[in-house]
Amino acid sequence: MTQHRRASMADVAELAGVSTQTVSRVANGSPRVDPATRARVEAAMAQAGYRVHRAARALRTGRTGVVGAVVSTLATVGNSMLLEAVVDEASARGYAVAVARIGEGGPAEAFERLRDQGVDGAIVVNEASALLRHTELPTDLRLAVVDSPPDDRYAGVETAHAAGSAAATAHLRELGHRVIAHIAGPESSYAAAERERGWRETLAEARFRHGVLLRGAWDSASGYRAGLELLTNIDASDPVTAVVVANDQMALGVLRAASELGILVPEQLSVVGFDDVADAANFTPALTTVRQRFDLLGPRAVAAVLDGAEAGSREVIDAPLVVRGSSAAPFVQPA
Amino acid sequence: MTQHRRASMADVAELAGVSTQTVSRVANGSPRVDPATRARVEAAMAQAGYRVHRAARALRTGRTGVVGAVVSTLATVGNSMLLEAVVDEASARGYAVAVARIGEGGPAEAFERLRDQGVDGAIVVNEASALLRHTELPTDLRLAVVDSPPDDRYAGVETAHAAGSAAATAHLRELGHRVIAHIAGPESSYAAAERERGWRETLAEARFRHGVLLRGAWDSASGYRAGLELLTNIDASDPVTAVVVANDQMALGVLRAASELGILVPEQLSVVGFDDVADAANFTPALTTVRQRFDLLGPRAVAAVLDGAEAGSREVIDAPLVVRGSSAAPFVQPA
DNA sequence: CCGAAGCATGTTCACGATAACACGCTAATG
DNA sequence: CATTAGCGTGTTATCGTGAACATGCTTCGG
Repeated sequence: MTQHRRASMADVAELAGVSTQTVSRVANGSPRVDPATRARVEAAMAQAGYRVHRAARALRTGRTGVVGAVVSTLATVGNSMLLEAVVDEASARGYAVAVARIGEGGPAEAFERLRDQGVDGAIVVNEASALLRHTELPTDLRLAVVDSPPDDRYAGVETAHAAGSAAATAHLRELGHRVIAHIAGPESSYAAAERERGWRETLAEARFRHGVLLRGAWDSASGYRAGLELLTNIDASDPVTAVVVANDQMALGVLRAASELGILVPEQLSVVGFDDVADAANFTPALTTVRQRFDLLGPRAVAAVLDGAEAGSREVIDAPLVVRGSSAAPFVQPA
Repeated sequence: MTQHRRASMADVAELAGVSTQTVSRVANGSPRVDPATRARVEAAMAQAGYRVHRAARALRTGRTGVVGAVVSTLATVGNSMLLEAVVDEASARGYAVAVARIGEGGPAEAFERLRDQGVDGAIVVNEASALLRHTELPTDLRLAVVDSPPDDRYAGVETAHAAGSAAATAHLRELGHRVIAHIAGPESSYAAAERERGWRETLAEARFRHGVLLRGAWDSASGYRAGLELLTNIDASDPVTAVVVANDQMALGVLRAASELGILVPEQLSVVGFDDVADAANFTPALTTVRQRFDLLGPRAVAAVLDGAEAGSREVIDAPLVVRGSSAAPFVQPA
């Protein structure tokens, strides 16, 4: 081989005996190229090992072919799943995904980094959305936000949190539970608020008394703490027999708390989660939960950014209930 | 505001009354600039809202300021954690991270995408490494691979899998266990092979008989299946009392299997995992496990790529044992 | 007092791609 | 047959940056 200099259009053009512009047209699939010429150029490209120089193209066109993904953490399993789906969809469309994590500098700093990278648009992954309310957003950046309150600065894509949570609560009600608690996510989270709403409204609709409400931070440790609190302070005359937990990881903590207190699940306590992370089917017992369709959310979010969904638009993805072993009829029927 | 055209060096130069070259020098922190001039230029930059156009810089310098992260899946919690650490370190160094997932096209295709993006280097996240053996690697790309067998085509960074696994096995031996099984990861995985080796060698050293070896695929479902198989075929005369599981997610499945079979953990079965994912402390019971220091692995991998570690070099990160509730002395002492 | 050296700054150009426009040919139109 | 439209292709200019080299000033040694 010769020098390892990468082949440019000029090299290909010379090899094929055409102008660079024609090479460009072939590279970009323009229809205005004679099939014979196209074949010749393609052969030359292959021979030279040519690949488009994306920086050069970006300089000229102003578009980089990169979308940003803003994420607060990847320790929350849901975030990872969503990111994976986003990466897959973006790759399929020929886009790269640059990940920016929200650090101490807040979301503004993360956007700053992406802006600096020159991304064509950005997707904000759920949890981070709450931080946006008081953040000045880049106006020149196409933005899709997953699980955010309505905001006309960007396109929204979300799971039907309230409906999913309502279905979970109704499932418990239909099993015969009358005192149904809720362990919510952080107050700052839109998804958490919606899931709480679904629970609350379902209880109200059934004219049940208001259940106990506790709050965690999405992680299993906070679920464990909330579970201990919930289960050690049970009102003996009117005991909680079921709990709707705002995500699977907190539900994992609740299962541990119940186990440590000698409370059997589902015999003495039914537990329902939210997300249906891959591990949920293998909790002890297998977790009844509401499935988030990350495989749909990711592509929709990417589409919103790349196909230019209107700012202010919203798209809602259904969240089906998945019944497994952690929910059952209460052992002791209410009076 | 005026037009939304982004400010270029020329704009800043005019504003500050200097040449673009001087602006360039200021932007790149060259020492050859008069402090007064520098201040003037910086003021002009701020006023114009100037930011370096990375595509233009990349075109000129040949470096993009992007590193790739090659990953097979983000559903394995360890991968997500590692990716997070990589993103943090890269961001701190002013680099962006582009994620490429290995799809049907295999690793070659993922590299192709990154190469195409023009990344300055790439980090291959653990699990994917096994696929590399027979893959032609880009020679013009700096590469760091996490958890790969020695290979002089790239720099290696790895957890002390064998040592960690040996510590876990020794811990069980010291508790009094004599029949210690292992649920390994997939055969293709270097990390899995090393962890298996640590277990095997520790048994051999203690002159224990060879324990039962089963194999899973890292996910909790395969751990559950392996757990069922392990626990339903227990040799009554010489029962397994402990199992070293190659990662936490499979251990979760084992815990479920034990629970369903009415086998108490840790009273009748001790279980040790690997990774110490965030949730492990809240499994039922809390999982004894070996901690992977993703917070160290990530930065080392980034450093290997960006600071130019030699191909063929290896760096090993310690993996401490974290003892929790899933391991205890066997209830029935062996004869 | 001259030449060299050092320094801050400027000028020119190339990086690789594409947009805009120009060109010459062929085929259809009236 | 002249006019036009369309098509395939080439020419030129330009995107924003930084390397290389050039310039003019100051300082210093002998």
